[in-house]
Amino acid sequence: MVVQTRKQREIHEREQKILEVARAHLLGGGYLGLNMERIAAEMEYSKGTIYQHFRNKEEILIALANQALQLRTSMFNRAALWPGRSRERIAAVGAAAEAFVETAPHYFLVEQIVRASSIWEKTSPERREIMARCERQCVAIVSGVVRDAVAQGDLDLPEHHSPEDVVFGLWSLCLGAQTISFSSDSLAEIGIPSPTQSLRRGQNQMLDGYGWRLLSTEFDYFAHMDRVKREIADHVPE
Amino acid sequence: MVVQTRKQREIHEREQKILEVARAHLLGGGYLGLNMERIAAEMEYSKGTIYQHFRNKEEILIALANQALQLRTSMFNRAALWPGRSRERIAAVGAAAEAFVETAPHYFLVEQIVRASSIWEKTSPERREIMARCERQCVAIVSGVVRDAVAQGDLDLPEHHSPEDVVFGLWSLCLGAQTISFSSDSLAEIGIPSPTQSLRRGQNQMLDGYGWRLLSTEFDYFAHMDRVKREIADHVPE
DNA sequence: TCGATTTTTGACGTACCGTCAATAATGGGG
DNA sequence: CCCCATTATTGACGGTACGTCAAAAATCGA
Repeated sequence: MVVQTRKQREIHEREQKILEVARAHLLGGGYLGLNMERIAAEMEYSKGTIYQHFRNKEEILIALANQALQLRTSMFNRAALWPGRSRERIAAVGAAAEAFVETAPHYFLVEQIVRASSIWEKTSPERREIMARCERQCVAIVSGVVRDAVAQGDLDLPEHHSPEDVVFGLWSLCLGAQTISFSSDSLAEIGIPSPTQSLRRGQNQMLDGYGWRLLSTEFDYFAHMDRVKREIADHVPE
Repeated sequence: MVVQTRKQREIHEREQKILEVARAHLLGGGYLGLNMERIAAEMEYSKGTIYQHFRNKEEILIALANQALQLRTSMFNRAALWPGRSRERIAAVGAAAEAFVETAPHYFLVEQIVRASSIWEKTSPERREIMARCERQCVAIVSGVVRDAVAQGDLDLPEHHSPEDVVFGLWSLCLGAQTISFSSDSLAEIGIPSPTQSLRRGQNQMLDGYGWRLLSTEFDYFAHMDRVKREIADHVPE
């Protein structure tokens, strides 16, 4: 089954090409800019052929999301395995999250469209399952690092706090910050010249609040994250 | 100009009614569930009349967003004036943010649609300006509390941190947490039984990280926020 | 009551989605 | 090399929704 016929390869290739074109259109004109007719035209195929690959427009969106989420999962995995103390590893995951939005900026659009349009019922369960699994995996990766930190004595969780609370906090912070910076074009005017830096400071502050050693006053996590980010971005598949 | 003719009042009333119907449809079926024809039918008017009020569908979305944002601004204002020490006031704003999502859950849909669809160019500059102003006001309210905290000696900002960094951190955390809890229906499965509680813990932790007095170990902010939330929700206009 | 003005209507033009019968390409066997 | 069964591709078509606008209806003042 590993060996594919020429035909199968061609089909797969064309599918990738469709997603590539769709991604460009999406970035250009948002959801309204995504149009089956136009994709077909740009591919120099007819609409019908596109529909051989994706049952409908929503499937294309989900497929784009899945591509991106698989990339994110692999980036997170790589980051979580970073050698060093637990807090360096969690910072590495933060750096991976930064690298991810830069590599796959379209993912934000897709995520928001998916969230807002209630398009789920039009899509196939298989693709939905892939998405859910990626999400769970990413959460598991991060909470693994948190558990390691507790086990290694770097982090003492306050009573009534679970490792998942920490994950949820970091996840929220990242998602919120990236959402804001992605879609608000006047942040500089309201005093946020560099959202990425501000996000890093917020993360550091929150983890310092938990007392996760080494504190940001004892270690230069900014330099660390810059290094990790470079490394991770360099090893992006394909 | 304060006195309006009967006609003017009727028009305004109908406009509100349109928005009310649109809100219901939106909550029911997302962006795809919003349909000018159906709104008209439910209003027992024809499409053309709806178009007298809103130049296009996007204007309805922006109008809904503006309604919600004005509500949020007033709730934030009320919260920021809460008597007590600065950290109680910032916690009160957090409570207001909680109350807001419960009062205006549709706002999240609208915000995501607006962010993802690049519908800006189809909407009137006036409505866009209202939105931008609300956003700026909310940021200003929160950063006012932060500045007060610094002035009153409750908060010592680390070097290179601006009050806006704190605002950005809280804003991100709230937006992210609310986005996740609004649109992910399996949070319990991954260990987050109560996102609202987790968000509060995250906020406390971050502010503790900044050393904003009184620390969450010295004051029961949960009870405080419950109280504020009840109070604020009770005074929602209309 | 009448005519001028405003409001409302819904048929129409346009755009896009997704389908499917018709057409073209492919490729294995004679 | 040709033939035909199978597979791939096409684009016309039906359906839905947006936004427009000329015509019809309602309103209002004289």
